[in-house]
Amino acid sequence: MRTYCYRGRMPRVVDHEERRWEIVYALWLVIAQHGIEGVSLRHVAAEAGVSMGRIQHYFGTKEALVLAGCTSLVQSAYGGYQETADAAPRERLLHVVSQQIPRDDAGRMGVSVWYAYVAKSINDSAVRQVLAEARRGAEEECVRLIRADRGAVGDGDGRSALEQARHLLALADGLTLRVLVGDLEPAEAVGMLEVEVGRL
Amino acid sequence: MRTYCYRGRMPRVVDHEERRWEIVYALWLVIAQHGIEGVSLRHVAAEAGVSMGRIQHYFGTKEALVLAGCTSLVQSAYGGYQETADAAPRERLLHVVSQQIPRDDAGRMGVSVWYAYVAKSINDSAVRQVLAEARRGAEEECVRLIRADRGAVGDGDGRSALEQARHLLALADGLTLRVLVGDLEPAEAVGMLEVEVGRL
DNA sequence: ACGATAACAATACGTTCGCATCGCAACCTG
DNA sequence: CAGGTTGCGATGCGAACGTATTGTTATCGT
Repeated sequence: MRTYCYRGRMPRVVDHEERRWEIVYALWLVIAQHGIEGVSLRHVAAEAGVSMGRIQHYFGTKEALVLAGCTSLVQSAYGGYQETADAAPRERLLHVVSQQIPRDDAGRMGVSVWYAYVAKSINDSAVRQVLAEARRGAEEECVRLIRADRGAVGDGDGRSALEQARHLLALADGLTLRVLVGDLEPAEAVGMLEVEVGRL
Repeated sequence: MRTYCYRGRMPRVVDHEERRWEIVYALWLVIAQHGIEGVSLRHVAAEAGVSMGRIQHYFGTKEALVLAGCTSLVQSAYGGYQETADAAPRERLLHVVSQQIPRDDAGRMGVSVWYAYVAKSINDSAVRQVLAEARRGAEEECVRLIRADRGAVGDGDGRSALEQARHLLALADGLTLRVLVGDLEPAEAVGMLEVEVGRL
């Protein structure tokens, strides 16, 4: 049984989280299909099958909506990583660096949206902060996983764990781009990452 | 002395190429400062210090202007590469992969615009074609340079020249992104690329 | 039953957009 | 100088935009 802070009067109750998520998902679809320049409250509302008023009610302004879409994207990626908690370090590492390679349409959409935000981050400091924090987190996690793997198997090839982590992540980013543009097959990209992880 | 195709009548003569380039440069500035969503004929016209009518006269439509900005960007990069024609293969290779790392404000602008187009290429097939062709050209050139370098020094480390080229280019893309977002120093990125090129 | 309030939907408003059009000035040829 | 042509600035239009505001409905303590 939930308790409400305001005593006495209780208004209509809905699942706010669910509502927000529906809107954010529609936002992602619009970004993936028409790019960030194609985002408008009307478009998103139509895609979600809701009214503009609802979006305004939950996010206030368009800028806030777009930013919320960014943080949601980061968190959903992090959620996917946490599901690998009971795997070996090397497996988890491979997941971190190859998770973003688009394998199906859903993954394709995710990466499209991701790169839309990357481009936006150049001129939008709020988005930039979110992405920078996510990247820092991924790098630190990679360093941890590489160290854990070294402890289990042996030491590295002379480079520091940080250098190796940066190398892997940068390579993954570049390969993702290639797959996204369409002149590299997902399997090839994943294969190259497997080789690189295997070399540790 | 120039000759004109239409005989008899000669209209007012201006340097079309120069005019087009002024407008394209202003377009780049707008993209770098406000992103591609911030591009409008009025904005670009104001940045270039010309009228909207002029832009329409030279490019017709906004979409054509944006696409022209993309091809110009590719060609300017290619022009920069051609200036290294009389350098050693290894030097040229390093130039190809590290040229895009932003070192100063001008480079920063170039890369910002580049990534804006990359994001746009996801939903714009015309831009995608231009970028895909550029990337294919870069890859082929890298393969050539790697083979030339092998011929001069010895053979590779077991991977094919194509694999090595892809690895280098993907790594460069990823590192560029990191520098652009701001959590990696240009010198560090270039250093990593030098190490990687040196390993060939 | 009632009144207060959250959760919206609907609408209205002012701005900005891309683009079409018009008109004039610059320019060359005859 | 007359006539024709290009270059392009100025203006206007309809559509689409983000946001503020207003109106309606559902819900629950009293």
